[in-house]
Amino acid sequence: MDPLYKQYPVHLEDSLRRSKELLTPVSEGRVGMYVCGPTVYSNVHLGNARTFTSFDFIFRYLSHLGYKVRYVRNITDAGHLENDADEGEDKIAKRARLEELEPMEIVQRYTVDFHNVMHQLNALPPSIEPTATGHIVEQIEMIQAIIKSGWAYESNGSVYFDVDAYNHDGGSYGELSGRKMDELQAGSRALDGQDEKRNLADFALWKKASASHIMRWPSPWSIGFPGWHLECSAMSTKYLGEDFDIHGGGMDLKFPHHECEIAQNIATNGKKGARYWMHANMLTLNGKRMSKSTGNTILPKELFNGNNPILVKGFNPSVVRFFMMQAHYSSVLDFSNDALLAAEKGHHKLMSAWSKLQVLSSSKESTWNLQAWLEKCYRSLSDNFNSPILISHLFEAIKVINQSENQIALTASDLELFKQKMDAFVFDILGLQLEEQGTAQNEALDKAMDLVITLRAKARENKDWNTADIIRDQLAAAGIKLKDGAHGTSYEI
RNA sequence: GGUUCCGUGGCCGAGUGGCUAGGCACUGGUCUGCAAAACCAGCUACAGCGGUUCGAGUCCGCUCGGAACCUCCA
Repeated sequence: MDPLYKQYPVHLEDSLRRSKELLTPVSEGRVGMYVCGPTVYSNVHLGNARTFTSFDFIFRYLSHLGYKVRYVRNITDAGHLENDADEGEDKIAKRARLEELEPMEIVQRYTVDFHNVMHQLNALPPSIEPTATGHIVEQIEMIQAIIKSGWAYESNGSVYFDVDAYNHDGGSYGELSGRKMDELQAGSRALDGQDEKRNLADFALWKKASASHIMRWPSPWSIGFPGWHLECSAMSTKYLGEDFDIHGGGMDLKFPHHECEIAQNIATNGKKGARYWMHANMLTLNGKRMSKSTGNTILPKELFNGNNPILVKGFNPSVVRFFMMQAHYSSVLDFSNDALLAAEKGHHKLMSAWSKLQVLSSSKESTWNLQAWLEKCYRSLSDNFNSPILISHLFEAIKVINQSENQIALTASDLELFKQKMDAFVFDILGLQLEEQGTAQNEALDKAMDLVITLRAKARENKDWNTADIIRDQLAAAGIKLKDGAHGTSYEI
């Protein structure tokens, strides 16, 4: 039996070629994927979380297909400057100064926060999660290799990548983002404090630390710290090789970050690094990109607990994930309370149908073409990871499940396969989770509710509508909703 | 100003030239003591103008509107 990836070969949108490409891994059956992780200088916001959720979904699908995936996602804990001018301060160091903490305390605090959030969103941990500070040696080695290539120069203890020289020698800095060098330089003329650079487009590989800079390491050029773009080149090469499969990240990193990565990789070993470059799109709030600096953000924590003025209530992390999965990873998605409310209902409908499926009984014949449905589901996923299309097919299945009692029948083996694949699509690939039944973790409450529901059922039997409605209304006022179904009453908080 | 991209029915959101995306809302129905919930059914749009084509939401051009990047952000 062929692995699933042979049955359903993946085509993915490659930002570099600007086309949909058939995924053909460097090594048959294995996929190396590198995703640019967060800079841990503050709480991750929901926009950050979307990118990592998108790649988690991609990781999950590739794994499901039978690929052995090595998924590397870094933590940037040094070198990310506030801006590119000479006096630019390292984000981590700045935060440490402001909060009067060790930089590593900042790093630790926000790394933990990041992990917590991603765990709540049910994102699987990557295979390797390397840090910039843990790879200073590798970065220094890479700088030496780039200097040797002739495309970097030292200036006052700092080292810069020489973009002009690189492009003059046939390099293609700008090809990923479609930028032309003369335009770039015209556009950035306004910046000052760039004395050390030969050209405005040049970017730092190593920065000499100023006296006040806390994070510093010795190097052949100065006591300093690595440039932000370098860590991803160094770590992707170290763990995935010079020629690996997928490089991912947020759309905002396309330029300059990924452009610089490609140039560094070429300068080091003549290869671009990844064969396919993928970009997850932005999550906007009020039609604008989420941004910490402008305050146009919402934290996942606030979304989960409802503690934000734009929200009427908190939302289950799985609902949030479902909301994200209903849009394609490469499209801008606009966040709103209404959109979340709609997603919550859809999510609930999906999970209810899943529960129904578990207790469905089989028939002698199938009157629904399960295979054709499976085919559609896989085709949508293998077509550039189209989660919204998959979800539309899931809703078709939901209709089937709901109609199963009188119109649609499935054989025992079909039913078994159906259940198995629903689990795969809903939980393993989309990464959704069942809603907790009310706060059913609380056994005492569950028992108390059973009692109340029984009493109300008695009242209803006796046609004591008054009592029954008082119970229902009072509970509703307390935030507990009763649902009368054909097989009794359940509750929801 | 440059680069990249988007503009789809009340809202969100897929659509790689020809066949109903889907969800939410809404309307009608089933169920129910009533309501809610649940389920079923209905609802048919592609910013504007022009062009290519037998045929365009889908390709080309222009206009209008919006976004991201070009300085830190996934």
